[in-house]
Amino acid sequence: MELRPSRPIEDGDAIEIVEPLCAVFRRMLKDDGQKYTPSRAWILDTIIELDSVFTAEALLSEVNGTRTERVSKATVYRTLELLDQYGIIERLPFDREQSHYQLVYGKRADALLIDVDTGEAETIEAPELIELRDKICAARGITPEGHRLQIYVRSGA
Amino acid sequence: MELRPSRPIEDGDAIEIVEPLCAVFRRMLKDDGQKYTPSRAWILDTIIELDSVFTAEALLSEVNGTRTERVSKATVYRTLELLDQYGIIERLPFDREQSHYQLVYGKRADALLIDVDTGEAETIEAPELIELRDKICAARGITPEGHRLQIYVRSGA
DNA sequence: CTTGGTGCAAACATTTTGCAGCACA
DNA sequence: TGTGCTGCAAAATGTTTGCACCAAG
Repeated sequence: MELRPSRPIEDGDAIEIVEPLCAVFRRMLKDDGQKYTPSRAWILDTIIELDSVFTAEALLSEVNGTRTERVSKATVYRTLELLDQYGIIERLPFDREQSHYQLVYGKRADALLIDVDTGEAETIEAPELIELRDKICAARGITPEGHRLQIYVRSGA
Repeated sequence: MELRPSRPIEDGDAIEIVEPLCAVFRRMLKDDGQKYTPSRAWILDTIIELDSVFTAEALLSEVNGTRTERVSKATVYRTLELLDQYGIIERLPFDREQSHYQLVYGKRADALLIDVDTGEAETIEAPELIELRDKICAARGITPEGHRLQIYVRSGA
């Protein structure tokens, strides 16, 4: 079962970003007894450059297309897994065929705008959503761990 | 790319359900040049009995566990595909490992409460969500085709 | 007859994993 | 000298599909 709650910044969170993401990643790896390797750095850099919702495949070809050094598919998947664990990215399984991922560290809560014709996804801010979510949960006496809103649109493409 | 917008009943929809679901299915099949076969009827009946979010696997064993006649996995998947096309059920790919499905025909818009510890999902009504969705979309000049809200909770199990 | 349905097994596609070699502390 | 990282290829898994046979109009 692959189910991760999203954990973007929410109103009320006391987060202040003072260090670059690669430093965050390095620190998390270190705390976890792992190494900050060139492959991992390239992958995170590429994710930052992409700055959008992406697939493992797209990331792989972008990483390998930009640099002369090659990173294997296995390493990409393993690194995505780490980044997801650390809460830096988030896996978005809205598409059965392949998972999409998104950089979430330091970003506000959002909704996902998914074009059902092209499969492209875009992130939009939706702070009101948190209120609604909490209202729904409060009415039921449950504590939300995270949420995800997908809005489907049709571009006609 | 497997991306289907949800299309539950929304406020303002002029839908009135006067016929049983199996009749709806039969009619849709007929209009589509397909047949209402025993296998298909059993599958839909079982979905109605289940009355919850379910997986193809669970449906298959439920169908075959209840009756002496056996239905193959292929037929279950093919029927789920049809029901999804007809808007009777909805595929919910929130879990990478296997798709979940949900009966939506004649149901109100809802949110999905997903327990990240057990993977179980439950449906809750959330009509306010439509307003929020439409507000978000109106502010951007886009027309929503559907949406899906997942709220993650932790049961500790 | 002709069209479509079914079951079976093989095919598929993405993701995961076992393993041997490497690199760095 | 050990611990973890990497690439490769093989495995794993849910889902889809090709095909031969069956059923119904």
